[in-house]
Amino acid sequence: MTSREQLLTRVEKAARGVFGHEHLLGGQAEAMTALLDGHDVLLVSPTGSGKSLVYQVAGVLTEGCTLVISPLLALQQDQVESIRSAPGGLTACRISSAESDAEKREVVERATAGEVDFLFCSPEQLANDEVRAAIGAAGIRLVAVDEAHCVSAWGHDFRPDYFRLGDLLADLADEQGAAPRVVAMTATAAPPVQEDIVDRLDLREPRTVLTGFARDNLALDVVRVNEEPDQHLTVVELVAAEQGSGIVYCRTRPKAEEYAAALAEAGRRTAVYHAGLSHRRREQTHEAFMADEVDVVVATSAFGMGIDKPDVRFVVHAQIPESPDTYYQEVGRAGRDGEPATATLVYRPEDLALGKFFSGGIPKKKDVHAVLRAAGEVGTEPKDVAGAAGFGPRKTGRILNLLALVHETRPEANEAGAAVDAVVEVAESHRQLERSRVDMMRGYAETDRCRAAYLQGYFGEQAEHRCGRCDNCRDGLAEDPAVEQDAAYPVQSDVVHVEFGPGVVTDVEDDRVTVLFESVGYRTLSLVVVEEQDLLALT
DNA sequence: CGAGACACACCTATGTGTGTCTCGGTGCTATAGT
Repeated sequence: MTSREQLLTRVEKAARGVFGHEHLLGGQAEAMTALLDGHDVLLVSPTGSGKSLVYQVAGVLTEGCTLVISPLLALQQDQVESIRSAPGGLTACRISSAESDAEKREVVERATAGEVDFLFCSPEQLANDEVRAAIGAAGIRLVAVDEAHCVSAWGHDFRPDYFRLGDLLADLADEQGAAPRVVAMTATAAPPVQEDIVDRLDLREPRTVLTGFARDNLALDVVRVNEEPDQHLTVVELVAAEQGSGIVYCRTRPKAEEYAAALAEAGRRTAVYHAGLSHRRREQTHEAFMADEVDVVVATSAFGMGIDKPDVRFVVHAQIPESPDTYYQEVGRAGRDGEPATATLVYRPEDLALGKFFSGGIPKKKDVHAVLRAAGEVGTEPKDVAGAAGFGPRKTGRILNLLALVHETRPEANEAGAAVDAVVEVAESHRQLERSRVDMMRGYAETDRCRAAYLQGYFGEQAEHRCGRCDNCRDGLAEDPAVEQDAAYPVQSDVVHVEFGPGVVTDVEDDRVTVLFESVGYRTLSLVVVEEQDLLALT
């Protein structure tokens, strides 16, 4: 028996004995054995494919305590309970602001005594020096980063401690300097996000395990409208025609309120969900939806992670989201039971403007200078710098993160003026990438191709057949994707463009090629033009 | 970036055109006040 087969036997035995799982799904065994074989792992796999089991089994087979980093307190609570109720009799605890100081102390003591198998916390808790030191002393040998795409999506300004997660984890190394193994898990990550996660978490000898982005039971539709009243009517009629449970996504809170009122008027049992409502009300809505007391939840993107209702039959986007990443995540909440479900986008081009607005501003050079000066006086603790510079914590944190990024990636820019210029450049290229994502979302809404194939292409995966379920397939517009053996620029190949510089091919069509450029994000190029003017070369 | 609210000018009665301003998503945590 080879060592790989031995590992496989061990993980299968643990999955069966400790968690009661008879069979491992695709990707699970591969991720587990890679971890036990000494690799850090990035696992990209749809929700419902059992990502939690990967860290659970690897954790059981690894000495010491396993630390799980998870962004939402509600999510942590669910996972703690699921481990506690598994047949293996394992111990799971968490450290968060919901626990009292005494409770936290007790958890830390038990963990240090080796009595805790799985410990959960948020990145913010780990950023607290005392908490991190206490957790480190408990002897962490494996870290699981759940919802790892947040490292990329939320890191830059919204939740700055996500951005520092790599450094915080490195701090958990034992006396011999051995850092814990890391497994990062997410359901959605396009190639640049995968790269970002590996970089930000500083994964060592990383193995990336991808299990495919296709969703075979989802029918993707787009309805184009031009006027606002028409959009309103379309959304209400679409929802009225659907059966069962569903979610309607809006971009703003007032819109969510407006549609919730209109749908209730039309006779559906409706509730509204966004971050402006009290925790209590949000919890009630979530519970009512799970219990089928409410049919339709009208929500902003706040109704997202942690929503795991198997029989959601439809998702309607009343407004187009800012990226295919977000869209895929949101439609992914439909049809988790494997039964047919629909995902309909009501597309009004004006709605794309919000995506551009949310792609964020560029910091002013004088503000970056001010933060740099303040940091020189009081050190790098964000709170202190904010005070000294006279800016809010959000703005200060964002600039500090950009400075840290510049420091890591462009060590040559160490003089103040050069560092400030580099910060502005980096911010501009982030914005370029986000705006190019908006363009890719527009592309999805306006394409004649199979929509499932388009999304798969965006995630760097070449579809072999059209889905046959989306509106373009049903209407006969979409053709089978040409799997071109001799394509001039194959998917995943490295290229360099005369103007945009280096990039990677993410999608190939008959007459066009989409490239993800390091400097400007996604660009779809006409092959005719590319060839005529000799713009693109394989490297 | 763009939609919608609002004030104001027009010039003698109601509404139309122009300009300015504001607003827009995601959650942790610590802390103040019931």
